[in-house]
This record gives sequence, structure tokens and C-alpha cells, in this order.
Amino acid sequence: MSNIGFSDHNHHNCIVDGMAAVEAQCSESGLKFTPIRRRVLEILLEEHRALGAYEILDILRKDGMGSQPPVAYRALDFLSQNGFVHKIERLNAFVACSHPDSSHAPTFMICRLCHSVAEGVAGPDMGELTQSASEAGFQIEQVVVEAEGICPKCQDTV
Amino acid sequence: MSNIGFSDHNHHNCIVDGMAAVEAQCSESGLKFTPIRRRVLEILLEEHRALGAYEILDILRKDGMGSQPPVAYRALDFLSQNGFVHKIERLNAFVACSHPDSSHAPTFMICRLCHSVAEGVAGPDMGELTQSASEAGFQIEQVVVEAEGICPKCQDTV
DNA sequence: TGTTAGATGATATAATATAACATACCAACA
DNA sequence: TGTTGGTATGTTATATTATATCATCTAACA
Repeated sequence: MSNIGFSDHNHHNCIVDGMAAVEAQCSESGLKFTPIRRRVLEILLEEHRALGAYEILDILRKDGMGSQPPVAYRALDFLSQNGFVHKIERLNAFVACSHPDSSHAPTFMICRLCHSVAEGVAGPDMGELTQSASEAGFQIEQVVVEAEGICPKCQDTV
Repeated sequence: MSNIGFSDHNHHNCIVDGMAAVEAQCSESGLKFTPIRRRVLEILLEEHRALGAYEILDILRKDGMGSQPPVAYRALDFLSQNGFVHKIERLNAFVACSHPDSSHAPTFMICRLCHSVAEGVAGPDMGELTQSASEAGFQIEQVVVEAEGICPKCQDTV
């Protein structure tokens, strides 16, 4: 058991299901889900928190799968371009997407103490934002919401 | 005239007013609005777009006001901690706050072509987000919304 | 006039990310 | 089968962003 959405859950399923969902989407869309890409996603699913590229790289290195930064960054690019992982800009770190099957404007709750990350369901108020944007003549392509605060576990610890 | 909120405006006023507002708040709160901090804010108000710390540093250097990274980062820290500038995480860059007089959850529209930034009025849907957070037991301290897309000027250019 | 707290100066280095080019793999097709 | 073209990976080097640390200065105040 670990922590996702800040609540206990069966983590093994979580990894298996996550891999399966991406696997399915890749074969459906003709994307190449190569060993490195697979391993990087797996690492992120296992950890269930935001990992920096160099943390991921360290693990890849131990696995004997390439040890230079571009290896990690390329895999992360592939995964994030296809929506399988998200980058948490605030932390310069990456998390596996919690629902890779639907396209969505990701909303994150980021614990500033332990860096665990929950992907929320609440999006930005698209009505208001869209209106504000269209008034300004701005064409929105992508929206990210990052809420920083303290997760339940860290609240208990204090 | 320049561009803010992607619309034409009297830019001179914009700088003068911005400086005055911060000035007022600093003297009210007993914050030290030193020459370097003042100059950094001024630079950001003049440019009206997201500037990287090293771009700011280059300008400071030309002004003979210090040339090492910590100089810029310290001023930016001061300014952002007090809400006078915001960091655009997506760009690792900084913009002057458009309404430094009110505390707010900043919402940005960021042009991915020219990096101009408009600070929107539409916040996140705090109702939904707050609910989602409280269900998860997450204590929100700060929320940032970053919308990436194309500004009106760059749309015209294409 | 000391003392002190905050601000700045200066050096070094850490952490994050990408450019550029070489090589390997694999699928499609002549 | 051999060639070709596209994609992924390997590798070196370097760019970009950010911070730690310690010394020095300065302004306010006891």
C-alpha cells in the first residue's frame, strides 16, 4: 500500500492498471512503447510522487538502461506529449497521469513537504477562463492548475 | 504604447502606477524597497513580459548594479514573496503583478510564441477545487493557473 | 557608540535541460 | 536480399536556471 490522491489504495493494481492503460493506448495509436519508455512510466507509477529527471535517470542507470540525461528526458517527453505523465512545473518533476485514458486539463495538489502529488478532478473554471481569454483574443491550447499546500499525512506529522 | 493583457495601453502610466502601488505597500508594511529591488520591478514593468532571471541580471549589470546571479534572485524572491511579481513556472521567468494591491490566486495566459503574459481575472474554480481538496484532506496554501496558447498579436502574424 | 538584523558582494557549485552528432534498429519495399 | 528511410538510442558536450556559503556593508536602534 502506498499513497495516491493522499489515500491508501492497492498500489500493485495501480501499477498494473496504469501500464495496461498506456499499453493499450499505444498499440491503438501506433505509438512505440519501448523498454526505456515503459520502464520510466513504471518507475513513476511505483513511486507515486513527483520525481525529477535525474532521480529517474539514477534508477535507469542501476537497471543498466542508459545513464545520460537525454535518455530520461526523451522518454519523459514521449510520455508527457502523449499525456501519460505530467510535468509539475513548480517542482521541475514528473508524475504518472492518474487517468491516462481521458484527455483533460490537469489539476494538481502538491505537498510542499513530501512532494507527493494528487491529480485532482476539479479543473479550472473553464467558463470564466475561456471568457476572459476570448475577450483578450487569446487562444488557449493548454491549461494547468497547480495547488501547493500540505497533504494529510504531513499534517498529521506536524 | 506597448502590450498588456494583450491590449494597447498607456505604458508609461502603467510603470508609474505599478511603482507607486508597490512603494505605498512597502512603506505601509515596513518593507525595504531598496534600489536593486526597485530597479528589478521597474525592469519587469517596462518589459511587460516574462523575463528570465539572467535577462534581468544582464540589465542590472549594464546599470552597474551587481552582476552575480544571487543579486537578481534575491530581489525576485523579495518581490514574489510579497506578491509584487509572479513567477511563471512554465517559463522559469518572472512578470510584474498586474494588480499588486489585492491578494489573489494568479491566473496567467502565456503566449508560447512571444512569451508575453497577461494576468487574467478568472481564478480557478475555487469551489470545485476546494471541495476536491477538502475531500482529500489537502490543505491548500497557494494556487496557480497557467494557460498556454497564442496571443492576439502572434495570431495575426501567422 | 556598539550591536544587530537585514541587505548586498563575491565565489563556487548544484540542479535542470538541451544541442549535436553518431549508431543501431526495424519495417517497407525495390 | 539489399537498400533505404524513419525512429529510437548512445554519447559527449554544454547551456540554462538556481542556490549555498561566507564576507562585508549599512541603517536603525539600544
